[in-house]
Amino acid sequence: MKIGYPCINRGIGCTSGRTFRLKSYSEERMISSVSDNLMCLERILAWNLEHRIRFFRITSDIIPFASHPICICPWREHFRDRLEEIGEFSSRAEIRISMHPDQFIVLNSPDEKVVSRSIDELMYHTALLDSMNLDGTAKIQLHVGGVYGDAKAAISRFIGVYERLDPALQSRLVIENDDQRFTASDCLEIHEETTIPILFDVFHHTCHNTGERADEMLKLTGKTWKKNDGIPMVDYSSQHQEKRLGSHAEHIDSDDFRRFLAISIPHDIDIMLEIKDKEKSALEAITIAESDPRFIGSS
DNA sequence: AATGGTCAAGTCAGC
DNA sequence: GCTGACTTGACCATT
Repeated sequence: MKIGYPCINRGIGCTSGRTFRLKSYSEERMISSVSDNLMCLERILAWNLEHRIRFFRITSDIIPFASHPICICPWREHFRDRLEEIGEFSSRAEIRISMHPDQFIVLNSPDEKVVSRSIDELMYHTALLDSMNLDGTAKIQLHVGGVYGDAKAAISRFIGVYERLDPALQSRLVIENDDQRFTASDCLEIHEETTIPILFDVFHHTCHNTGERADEMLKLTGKTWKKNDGIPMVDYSSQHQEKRLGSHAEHIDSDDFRRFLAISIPHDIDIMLEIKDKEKSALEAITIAESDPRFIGSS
């Protein structure tokens, strides 16, 4: 079991997702931003290793505007050596990597142009992970997309698009249940048709489900990951006390996390903490996991 | 140096 | 019809 956090380390004093305004685009600006971002990513990964955090989500902003038509910068060639070195470091440290493109990426949109831009963006994610020479366990997680008043049609559109994707992207892509549109059961239906692995988001599941218990879903979604995909990834969060249902907690709720660990015992999973204070909660989560004899040696 | 409006992109609920 | 939420703040024009 690995425990990780997404994109940002709040304490380290740098950010790996520095970007700029589209109208400020220049190749020089691009190169300098990416260069800074990669330096910060190296620092974060080194910090993670020191703190026994072996799961990390790289921000999609690491290469700003990578899939935008304005970007003619050959970032892959320019940063080839550094990307390989970072990937090598991460692999040697056994830090698992994931990415999560943001809400604009929708493969099942009825609008062809949206789908096409989404595929471009996903191909950038694939190119980045491939450039780091990461194995098949480094995944790109994506929600199924929009409903557009007809969930069945939306699901079958997703399947149709998925089947035509580049195999390099297909082998990276996993789908995640969201908190208002597509449940883990919907994802299982898509898995039946496509064999795509399902990243189970236990918090989204509590917000949006059709009566299944979380431990049942852990089991069913866990089976969708093949050997080459690695150990199933799971997203974990808990409810923010003041905000609306579905808002992520500011800090880990240790009792809730212990309860989750308890139901996860039969399943070997890697846990991504989607909690606002990032590495701080990840450290606490690791302490909690290590203090429980049922998890010793597993993280 | 501090501030706050705005930022590439989509969908949908809630007003 | 507009705004806010999403996984998440940061850029940068203006003062």
